[in-house]
Amino acid sequence: MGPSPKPKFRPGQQVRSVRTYERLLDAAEAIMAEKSFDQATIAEIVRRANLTAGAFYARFVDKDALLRHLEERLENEIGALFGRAYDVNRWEAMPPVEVMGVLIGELVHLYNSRRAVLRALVLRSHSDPQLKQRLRALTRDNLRKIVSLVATGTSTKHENPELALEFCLLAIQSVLREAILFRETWRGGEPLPESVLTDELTRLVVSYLNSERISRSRHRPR
Amino acid sequence: MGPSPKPKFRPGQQVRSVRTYERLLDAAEAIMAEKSFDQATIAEIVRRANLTAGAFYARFVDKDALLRHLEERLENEIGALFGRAYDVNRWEAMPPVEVMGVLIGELVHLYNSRRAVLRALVLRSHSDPQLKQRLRALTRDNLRKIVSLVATGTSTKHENPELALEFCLLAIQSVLREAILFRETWRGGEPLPESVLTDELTRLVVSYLNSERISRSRHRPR
DNA sequence: TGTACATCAGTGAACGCGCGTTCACTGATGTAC
DNA sequence: TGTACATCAGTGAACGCGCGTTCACTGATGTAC
Repeated sequence: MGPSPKPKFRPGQQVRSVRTYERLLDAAEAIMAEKSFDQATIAEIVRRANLTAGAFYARFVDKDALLRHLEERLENEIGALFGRAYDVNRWEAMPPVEVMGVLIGELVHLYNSRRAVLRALVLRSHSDPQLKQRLRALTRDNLRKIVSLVATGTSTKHENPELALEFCLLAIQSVLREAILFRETWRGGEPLPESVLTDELTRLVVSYLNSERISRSRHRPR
Repeated sequence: MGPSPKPKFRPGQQVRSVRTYERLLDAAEAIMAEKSFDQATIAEIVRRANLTAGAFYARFVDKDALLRHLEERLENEIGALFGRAYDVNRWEAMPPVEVMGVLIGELVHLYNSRRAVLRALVLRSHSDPQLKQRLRALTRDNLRKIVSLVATGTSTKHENPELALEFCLLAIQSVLREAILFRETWRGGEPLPESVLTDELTRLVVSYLNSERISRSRHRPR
């Protein structure tokens, strides 16, 4: 490679294009608060962003790229959240059960605030193993380290701690997805408040980890 | 109305058409074991059933009708299942915790055996409130009566039994959906066996119902 | 039992709608001198 | 500061693919006598 033809930095032009890039992401996310990713058409997205189809394809190679970029944007935020969670200083002198409560509370908040993108990613992940893997890394593996930290602190009574831990993560993720992402609620009524969800979910997990083995009796159903 | 022009019953012809009707349902369900309802095209369905597009539309007004008929077929089976569950004789002399275990086991089995249709219905329900309502009636409301029966038997320690009960149903449904319908599994590995899922889910619910209130300490996170 | 007729069941090519994607073009923003 | 030029950003009509749906037609199954 010879001397490259001076890749000058031209801030003015860059700024404009970056703005439209973000406008497109925002428009898509806004629409996806009420529709699925598939239902959010390019036409509607660009209309909402006051742009045209061509502008979209100047920023994204195709529609799928849009979702990937939304994913990327989300990853950064979540990274920051868990970064804070890892800070050991934050937890010293706090009972493990309480740590769990705070962490779950933060998760509940995260799911609520980024509901649209998370839901789209979860749905897409059902037919995209790679994404499924990335989603796992994003939430469960991070959560894992923390919950395990808490679990050891409370001296779990479950006879198979490794299994119990995994099942906890499954339960937490499942309830968060159903209750928040897919608005599965109280007997068809109002969505349940963040605080209630946080408290009950914490209680669910903590009581499970500390539970004795269920005594299998000799009874059999007829 | 005069004497109606004798609506004769012609069994031969009926039989043929009913068979193709069922072949279409079966073909669709088989394909939906691996693809979503949307991804299962009419072309693929009729090909699998050794039929043609026209035959499909002789049986169903449109593609949506197919899903409704699959739903109906499923409803009948589930009705039978819960019918058995309501039989009080089946449970006498069995400890409530055990009853819960057996019931959850049956649910796990149901979800596994009718995975394709259930998943399609759940996904569709996210954009169809009516269906969401019907799904609730199908699983949760039925389950509710049973769990509440069990719950009263074990004298729940939760200070708000009504809330606890609802949250249990949410948790059960959430884990079943994620673990079975959407194959959310162990650290990216194999799907977890029915027996493990049944046992841990039972334990999760029972320990939660019997848990003491979590003591909120004075600690606050920094 | 055989023939004429009516109705039901199924065929498959063709249609058309929605939506993602392209591309020739216009306008905007910067650089060179 | 002004003019010529190059590149970047955005326009919007047109294209085309996939897939649900239709329809004129053929074949199958039953009824009438």
